[in-house]
Amino acid sequence: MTFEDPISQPESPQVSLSLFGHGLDLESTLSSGQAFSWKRSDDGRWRGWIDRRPCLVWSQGDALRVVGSGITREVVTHYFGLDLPVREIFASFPNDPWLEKARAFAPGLRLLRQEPWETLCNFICSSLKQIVQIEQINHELRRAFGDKVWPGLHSFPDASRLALATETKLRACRLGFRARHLFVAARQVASSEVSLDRIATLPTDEAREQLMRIQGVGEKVANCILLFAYGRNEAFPIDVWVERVLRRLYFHGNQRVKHERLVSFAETHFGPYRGYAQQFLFHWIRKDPKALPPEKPAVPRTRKKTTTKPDAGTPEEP
DNA sequence: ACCCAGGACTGAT
DNA sequence: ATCAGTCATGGG
Repeated sequence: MTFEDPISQPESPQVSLSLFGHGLDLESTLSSGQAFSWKRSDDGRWRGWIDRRPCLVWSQGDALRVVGSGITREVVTHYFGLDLPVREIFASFPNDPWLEKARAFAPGLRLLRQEPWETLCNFICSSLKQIVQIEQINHELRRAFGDKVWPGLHSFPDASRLALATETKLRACRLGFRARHLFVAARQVASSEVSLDRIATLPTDEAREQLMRIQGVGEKVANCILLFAYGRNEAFPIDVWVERVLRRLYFHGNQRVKHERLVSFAETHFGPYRGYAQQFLFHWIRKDPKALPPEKPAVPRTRKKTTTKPDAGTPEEP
């Protein structure tokens, strides 16, 4: 960071919030696949954006410190969910040894409430991409279409800006087949065919319906947006990793268990804050190489008339 | 070379 | 209603 950096200007507001009783950990929170534009600098501080404001974030003792133009306590509190009753949330979790292991792996992992439009774009771009590639795409979109706030610091382009782009220029940002989706989505949002502001006022099921009218947004992506932008902790996105961990740990690896069964299992098993549980499981299964126990050897199919009774969803013992 | 990645969409049964 | 094929691109 140099002295010219707008983030470190003396007049940039600084806020310091107590994390007592909350326990937020920036490392696991910002690298858990919900946000894609945070970068950690050498001194352990994080550069990124909160509600379209560039800022610098770090933790110091029991305090969370943020510096950036236009930053207020309210904005930071909302973004990091410091107003949420985390103790109550965790108390609502089921007595589940796997979820306990996942929580123990990253106790300070917290859900963010990010800006809906950028979150929508990030997850339209997420399909069949690895997290590092989504970060790369986010960076390319900023550099190609955003406003230059400072050299090397570009805002994320709003919907009307992307709606004026061309699909070819979007493809240059390594978007592949997602370029068309993002282009159509930008026009749908810019024209208010779908209102991201109105979605915030709707019940979760109706909000999900509206989101799924957007090109490139299916059930999974819609749930990610509900969970990571709109703070709907009951949204439970099931990607390939979560599908894997649910099937392996709660259905004995039974490949015949259908996706819809996993959906309804998650709804009833993990409680009203199941989206939170989902993020612990996702982060754990991806980052801990020995998270999953070895698969049992495949049992050869007997030629018995299998009255296939799928497992009732009782967790295996870890 | 091969398989996989925080899937969605289309068209055929 | 379910189901396979297809869609680009880069990491390991």
